[in-house]
Amino acid sequence: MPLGKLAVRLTRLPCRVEFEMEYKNTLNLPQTDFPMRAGLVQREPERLAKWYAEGLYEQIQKRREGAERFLLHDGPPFANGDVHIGTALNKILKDFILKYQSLRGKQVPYVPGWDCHGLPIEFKVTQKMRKDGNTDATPAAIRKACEEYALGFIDKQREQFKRLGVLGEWDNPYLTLNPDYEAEELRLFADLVEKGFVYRGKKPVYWSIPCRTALAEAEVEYQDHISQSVYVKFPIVGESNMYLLIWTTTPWTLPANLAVAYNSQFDYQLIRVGEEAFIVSVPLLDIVVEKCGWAGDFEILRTVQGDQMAELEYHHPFCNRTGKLFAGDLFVDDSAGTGLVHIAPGHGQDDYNLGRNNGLPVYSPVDDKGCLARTADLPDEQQISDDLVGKQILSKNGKSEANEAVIEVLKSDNKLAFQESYEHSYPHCWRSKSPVIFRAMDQWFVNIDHDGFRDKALAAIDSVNWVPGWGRNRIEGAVQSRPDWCISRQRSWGVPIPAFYDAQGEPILDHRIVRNTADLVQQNGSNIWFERELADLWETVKPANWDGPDAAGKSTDTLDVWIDSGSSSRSVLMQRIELGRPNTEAGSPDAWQADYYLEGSDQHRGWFQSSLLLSLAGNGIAPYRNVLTHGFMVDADREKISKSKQDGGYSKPQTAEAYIGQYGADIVRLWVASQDFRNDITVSEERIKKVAEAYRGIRNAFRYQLSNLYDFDPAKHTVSDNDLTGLDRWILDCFSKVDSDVRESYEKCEFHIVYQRITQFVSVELSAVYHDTVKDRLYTSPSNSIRRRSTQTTLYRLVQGFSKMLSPILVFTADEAWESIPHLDSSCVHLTDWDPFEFCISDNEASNWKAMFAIRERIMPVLEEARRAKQIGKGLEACVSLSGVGNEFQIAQDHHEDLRELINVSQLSLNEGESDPLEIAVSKAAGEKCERCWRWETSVGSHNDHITLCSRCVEAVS
RNA sequence: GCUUUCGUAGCUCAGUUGGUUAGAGCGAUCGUCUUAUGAGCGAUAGGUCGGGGGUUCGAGUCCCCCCGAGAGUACCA
Repeated sequence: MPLGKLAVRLTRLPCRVEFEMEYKNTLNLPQTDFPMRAGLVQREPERLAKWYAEGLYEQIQKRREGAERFLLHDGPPFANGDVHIGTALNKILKDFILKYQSLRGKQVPYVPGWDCHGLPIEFKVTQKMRKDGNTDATPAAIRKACEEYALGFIDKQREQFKRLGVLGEWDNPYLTLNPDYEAEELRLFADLVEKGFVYRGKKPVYWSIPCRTALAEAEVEYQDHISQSVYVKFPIVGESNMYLLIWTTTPWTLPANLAVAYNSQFDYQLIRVGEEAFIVSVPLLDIVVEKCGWAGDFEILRTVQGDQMAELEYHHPFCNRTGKLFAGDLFVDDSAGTGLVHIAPGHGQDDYNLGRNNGLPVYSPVDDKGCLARTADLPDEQQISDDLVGKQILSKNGKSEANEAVIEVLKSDNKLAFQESYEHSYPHCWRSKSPVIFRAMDQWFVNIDHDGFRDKALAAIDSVNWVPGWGRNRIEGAVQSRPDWCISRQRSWGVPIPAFYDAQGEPILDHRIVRNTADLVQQNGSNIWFERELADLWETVKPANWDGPDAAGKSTDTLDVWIDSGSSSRSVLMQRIELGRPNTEAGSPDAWQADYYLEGSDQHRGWFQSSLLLSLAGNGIAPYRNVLTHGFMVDADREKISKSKQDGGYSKPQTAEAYIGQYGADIVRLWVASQDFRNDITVSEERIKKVAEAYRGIRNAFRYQLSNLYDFDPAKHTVSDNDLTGLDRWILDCFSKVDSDVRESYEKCEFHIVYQRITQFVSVELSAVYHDTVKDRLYTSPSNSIRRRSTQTTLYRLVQGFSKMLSPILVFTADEAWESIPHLDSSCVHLTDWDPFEFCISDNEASNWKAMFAIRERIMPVLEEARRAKQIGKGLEACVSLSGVGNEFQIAQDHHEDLRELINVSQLSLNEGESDPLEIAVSKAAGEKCERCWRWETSVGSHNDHITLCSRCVEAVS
């Protein structure tokens, strides 16, 4: 270092700090109020309050008046309990779609709904009533309490849903308990009655003993259950000590036994064991013999062909009657048991079918309480003896009174050949979680095969777009195999079935009566049915020219809740004008059919199906065009939890509130977006934390962009596309590709792709390349230089596009960012239009950048090497030398300054040489570090007024 | 039991009609900067594509079997 310069610097040393500060003030350092820390938990509610004060949802609707409508119909959650995290997932996914479609220009109304009737609520309410000693409440009183209960939870859930950032008609939702809703539901029911779908029949249905009601398929869930498996001796008529050996896992159904089924394709054998002889199927002989302990102690007497079995008759093991054998090839198999199947037509579907085909009565000697009883179906003397009457079927502490009693009777008469515990999955009541029983009783049914309805339903399924595709198989399978729909419930909290009974006890169900009742309900609510006296009610709803029998009693049954929610297309979509499509033919499917239904995959047997069947029966068409399905919330370490439960255990929070309260809605929303919802969604601390980190990345990008726009006024400073610097043009081109990719993913509802695309763009192209590179010109170039304004023009466009594309997901943060963008017309990102982001560079320009990035790729490791060797620290201390020939060298030469900037070094020297590919060398940069811009320049020290600055900075500060 | 979906780095996802040595981001680790600083930049490690067969010149991709997870469902007599 020349002595002179050193002297100068030394003399200035005491003042150096002062000068640095001074020069620092000449930089255009970033400024913004947009905080790095989000404080979502605290600040989201503030923004929410503002939105509702300003009526944001209404403003959004107003802006889109006359636009094409996009209709997503909300599936109603139960008005019971806090919002579960899975329910929140569902609402958030819906909101992604709603916000996206709205932003893209459609009018997107959203009417949330609640399912208000049904067992879940009545169960809770009556439970509380019992606790309070109120055991004989009238149906009307129970209903009042249920309504209060439901409305209370609707208020609670409404706030929890709003907190998620979901916008909609929260003040005017649809409730299945609204009189208008109930009335339309009854009118739909009247259509079904008129068209001949509804009949009363006696057949086995699921029966919940604790809930004392019939259940639908969608109301049972499978759980493991231990049953008593018994092998029973049925004495053969006309023989002594000769028995059929039958197997059952439900001994309590033996009193209902009316027949035995065999498989005509099997061979059976008569075997002798001591003084007794048994008929057992050949394929199962070995197992039976072993279980009964007869091994080595029996002899085969003869073989009986299956088709000879029909000639046999047997004595019921403990009732005074006989039964016959029938072929049941469809269901008698050789996988377990004895090959001889005990048949109780009142307690099983196959049994029922076999009984009906052979003229057996539907005998179900069980009362509503779940106790064994005598019925009018058989003469008293043929039924169970007194010691069995009143025995409870439902097991307590693993023991069923009825099973025990039956087994005891069998034992005492030496009719029990073998007994063991048998673990299998068994249907349970979804409310009481106790095993259901099959029990035949009089119920109302919808005939699924009426007038080819099942085939029509299958055809309708085919006309709908199911996403993911396997949803089609699911619902097809469900519809194909479903039995008739049992729609009556012996409960109070529901829409009444407007049926009467005549003096003989015969039911009266007439579509005119149903419609009259609907009108009555519309005016008074459905409580009227329970409150009014029979005579009064009958006079009110009886058709004018009624010539049938008069009513002697009214039905107290209510409709299955799946009829409630399933008729929402009729009660909501076809009624609400804001949910219709104007300019379409009134009443045509186009006028009301929903674009989307979106629910969890369990709804294939639930709401998707009930909605389809009811809409099809009533309106002749499916209620939806697209059906989206999401998986369930699963616990990532479910196994770990159950394991750790053994040592103390802990439980994961289940409510949405727990997560929102800890992370804020935007993080939860981003987490929902981050995973492919068509599979199950993993809830784990680790996962949410990762998402929170990604959020910080996005937020920082916002902050960087916003903080460099503080002095930018687009009206004055915008640089035209052609005058933008190459790097600006490059990032805008990148962004337009991101924009179109993201739009495509939103269209396909692939939000996890949106997430991946955006977060990866943020960390690679934006943060590591563009933001990092452009820092120098933003900070050090003269504030009004075209170079700086070019980049600000670019940032200004990026930040707007970025806010928009994120706004369906990060509803709060995107709006917060939007507010910080200077000079905008619109005050809220949700009140903007997302038009495609148009920017395209030529192929030539693109390929130049591609080449420069390729060169950069190769320079990086060399720089890193120099850094490791302590030759340089930051990149600006380096001089990179490239030498070579050819196209690559030519591009480097043509874009010398762009390339230097891109690799973020102070100097880039290019030397024509022989080497191809380029030869790369790194050395310490020449000159000295400029105090202002930190670049190493040979011009530093040559300006007397600013001895520590480079030429560019001298110019910038003067 | 039957039907069905799923199984790619620690995490979340890509992986086109089968086609080089299976990719990305994040995280982790190490380094670097101190003009985005509870930030930024760089580098490194990480996979027998659940396992095993088969078809093929070639399989993460197609076929079969098995294992594991989820869901649906049954008449388990």
